[in-house]
Amino acid sequence: MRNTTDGRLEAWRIQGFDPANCPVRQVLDHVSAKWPTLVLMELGNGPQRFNALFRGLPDISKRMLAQSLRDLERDGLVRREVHDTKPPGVSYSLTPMGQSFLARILTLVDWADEHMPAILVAREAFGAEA
Amino acid sequence: MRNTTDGRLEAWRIQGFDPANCPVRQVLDHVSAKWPTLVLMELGNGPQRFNALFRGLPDISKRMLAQSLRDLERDGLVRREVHDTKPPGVSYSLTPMGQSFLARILTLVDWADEHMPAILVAREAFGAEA
DNA sequence: CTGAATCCTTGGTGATACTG
DNA sequence: CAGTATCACCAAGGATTCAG
Repeated sequence: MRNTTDGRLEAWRIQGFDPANCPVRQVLDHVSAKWPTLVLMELGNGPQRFNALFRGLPDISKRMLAQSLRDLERDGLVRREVHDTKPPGVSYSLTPMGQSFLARILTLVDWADEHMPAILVAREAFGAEA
Repeated sequence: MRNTTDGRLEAWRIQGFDPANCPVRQVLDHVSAKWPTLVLMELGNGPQRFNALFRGLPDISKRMLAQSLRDLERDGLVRREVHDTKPPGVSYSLTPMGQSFLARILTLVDWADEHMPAILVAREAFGAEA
């Protein structure tokens, strides 16, 4: 086994790593997938109903919004509440865990913002020699 | 426009948000895509040659490894060095920016590790009522 | 050894229409 | 209002083969 300065990586390797069934990856897929991140950010503005979210995300389809919300709810990041008012409404909100997750996401977003200039420079340099 | 406690979100919204062309998303795609994250983590163990990486990632295809490396190199996260030794070899390593990015990724991974038990509980509860 | 090129399959995504 | 059902599409990914 390769030497490493990071015990964490080593641990994964030892316990056998299956990319398909990796629980960590299942969480990262919330970042990977097209919409869940944006849904979380939209919910960061406070609890909202389905159609409010739908209007808030410019190009999402109802299908994908519903699916994203279910996925996030399934993992306990979003809470779904049905109010049998008149007319009936469903509101979505971030759970504490969802807020915690969103905070980490925003950390990545901040990184992207900070380093975007450097990345653009790198791309230019890369394109130049090609 | 919706009230918010987060000026950041508001800013994106104001400047018009196109999910397809969002620069932040392009960075997040390095997390989203199946392999780049694992490649970065593998490179976190130190510089390595193509085949070493290939052997290090259990189920990756050469095609995707090459593509992931190019994408990462393009954005200045990975450095590619050709040694005209005998036999010729190519070594890959993290740039400082790549290390910085990897650190953020590991933050997310740590979150996933910490909260996995809670997520599993949430999934069970979700499955139960369905 | 380090890839590039090709083919082919599959799953994610959007559009549309329909239901409680 | 809040979704679900169905279809069609396309691009990401795997396998294989070829090249420098």
